[in-house]
Amino acid sequence: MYEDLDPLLHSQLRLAIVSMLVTSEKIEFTHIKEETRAAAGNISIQIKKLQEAGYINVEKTFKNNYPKTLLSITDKGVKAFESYVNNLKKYIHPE
Amino acid sequence: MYEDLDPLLHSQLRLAIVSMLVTSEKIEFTHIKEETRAAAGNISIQIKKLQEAGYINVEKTFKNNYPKTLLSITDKGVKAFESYVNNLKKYIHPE
DNA sequence: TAATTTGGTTAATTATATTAACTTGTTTAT
DNA sequence: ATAAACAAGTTAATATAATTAACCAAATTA
Repeated sequence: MYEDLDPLLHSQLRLAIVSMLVTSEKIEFTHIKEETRAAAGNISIQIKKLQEAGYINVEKTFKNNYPKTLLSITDKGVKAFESYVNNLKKYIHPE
Repeated sequence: MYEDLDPLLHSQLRLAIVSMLVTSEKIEFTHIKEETRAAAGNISIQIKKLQEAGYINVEKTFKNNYPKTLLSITDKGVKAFESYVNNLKKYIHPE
């Protein structure tokens, strides 16, 4: 059966962001920009959506006088990611 | 590196359709409707898109006097699916 | 023969994603 | 000191995609 895929995670950019976050404590906005090569505005919006859903935490600080945005994943985010991946497997039947 | 995911396949319904097709010769419209529980109109549109992209073949026949639409995947479709899955793996097990 | 069902399609609406323009503050060059 | 360029974003506008609602033609059932 094809389970529904969480629409919040079934988006290339948001999935990349969450994917990066599940394996590291904290990640900078800038780093995400480099890794994904996405436009800053796009990232900004997708971060807001993930935050509103309670999937990630957003922490605003400064580094060398420049603003710096740090992201981390929440428990809810980890769970959502795991269940997304589980459901997805039925679509890509990799066994 | 997060490779781009083919937007044609990165759609829950289209992915389900292609996923079903890669493992069977031919599938009926109706069967897809049952398996995905999606609305017929939605399926109709997504089929058209996959066909226009050359990912699937659409064959219209009759069964018990009723119209019947049969779908099958093309070589191009298989390749696109395989490369989609390959790229996707980097997103879902990021070690 | 009037409703209902099958198997869809098309048009209209809604939701999403992407880009373009803007903002605030910093650093560098003049 | 100030203008120009850069960093790190945000917001508003636009383009794209997905979903639903309405429709169609033919077949079946009441």
